[in-house]
Amino acid sequence: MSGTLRGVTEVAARKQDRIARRQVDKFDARRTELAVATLHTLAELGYARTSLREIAQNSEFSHGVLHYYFADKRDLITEAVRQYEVVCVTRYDEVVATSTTAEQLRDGFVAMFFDTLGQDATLHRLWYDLRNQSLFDETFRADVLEIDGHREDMVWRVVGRYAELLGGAPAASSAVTYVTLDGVFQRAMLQHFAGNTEMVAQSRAELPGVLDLLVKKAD
Amino acid sequence: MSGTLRGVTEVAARKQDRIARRQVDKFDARRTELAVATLHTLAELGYARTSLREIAQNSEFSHGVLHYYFADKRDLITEAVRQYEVVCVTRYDEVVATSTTAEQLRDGFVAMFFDTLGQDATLHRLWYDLRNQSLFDETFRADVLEIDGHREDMVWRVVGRYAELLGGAPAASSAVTYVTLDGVFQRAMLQHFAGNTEMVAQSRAELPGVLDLLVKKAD
DNA sequence: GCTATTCCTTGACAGTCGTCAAGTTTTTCC
DNA sequence: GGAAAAACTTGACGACTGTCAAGGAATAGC
Repeated sequence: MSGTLRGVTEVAARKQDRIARRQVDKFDARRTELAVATLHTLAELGYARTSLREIAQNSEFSHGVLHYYFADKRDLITEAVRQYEVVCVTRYDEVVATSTTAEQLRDGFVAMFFDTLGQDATLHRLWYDLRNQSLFDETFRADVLEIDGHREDMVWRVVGRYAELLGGAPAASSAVTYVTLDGVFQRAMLQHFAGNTEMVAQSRAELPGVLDLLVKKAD
Repeated sequence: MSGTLRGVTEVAARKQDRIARRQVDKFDARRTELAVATLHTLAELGYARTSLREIAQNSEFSHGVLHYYFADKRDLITEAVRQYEVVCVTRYDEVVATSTTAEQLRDGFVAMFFDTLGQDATLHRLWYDLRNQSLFDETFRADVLEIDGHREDMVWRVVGRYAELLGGAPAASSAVTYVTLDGVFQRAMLQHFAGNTEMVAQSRAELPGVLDLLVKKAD
């Protein structure tokens, strides 16, 4: 086996590799593109009424292509759920990073909270839909638990920093803190979709008090 | 028009009425019977995968009968949701009524809370499924909002009495109190179905602390 | 006991679903 | 530019869906 020959094979191999990688990149790009289309369809119709043909119509391809990029419907929806996570989980980080006073953090958080409630309402209702699906179908359960954990961490960063700025400490565990704020969000969302704007406003007015309930101030 | 004639027609009318009422009673009885079968099917499969034929198989009738007693699927499921409410909404009332100390109420509540979590888990996951469906489909929204209100009242009776027994007062609004405890429940249920028993136990251990967070004690 | 009404079953309908194979179009590579 | 591979479309399949009409079985009223 000569050096030249090895060199040639190495070059050929590297080339093949480059091609393969480019193909994989293209493949993955299309996959996520279709996963995003899936996400929007799911957000609009909900899990129960989302069909592959409907998803395809929300993309620029035909329904058959979905089986070219995904093994089956589960595979597709799982990927869509993962896309949701990318969008969702760092929402409050900037507010946390830039706030220098407790009030600033609190007000920024409340504003962002109800901003995303109105802005991304369909996406959020999908999240709750899928989280509930995982109670019936274990397919997404692992992904759901993982995302739920990231949401909990996200909330915990907010409340932890808020307590710090107040010179106090969180009054409850990360878990309780999360479910409380998430519960407020869920409720406000139900009112939002029911067109009950004054109840949403009421939730907004209550949210600062909830935050204060969740931290022990130093006196 | 003679008195006798009027008397005859009155008797006849009353008789007709009695017959009609009996028929209505029978009709309603079958309706609720089928609604209960529907409820169990929904609890087992979830909204997305529940079909009329599946429901009929969980009853002692054939699938055609459902359209004899219900206008359509929506009508049937709406009735099933109402059946859920009958089962669900007075769960803690006895504990509230019989407890004479705060500790007793707290411990009784916690016990009942995790009892029904394990016992009626499938029914509860259905409730959350339907509540979420109402974010996509306004058909059940009114019923959902009504039931949610009753659940909130139920929780409020518990916490109100707990505060009273402690000689304190609730620390948050009825709404915030509800979403907090409901959030704990939802989370525990997700862990329950994920088979994560130690996380459920952890939630149980935390619940008394959550109750105390929700009342201001008198000092 | 006969009749009329109620109750329930059966089978079919039009439509939708996920899946996949066959074939067409587009891109890639030398 | 022509061959090979990838990307995409189309149409069909069996299964399942809600709905409903036709008819049989059970019951009620006289």
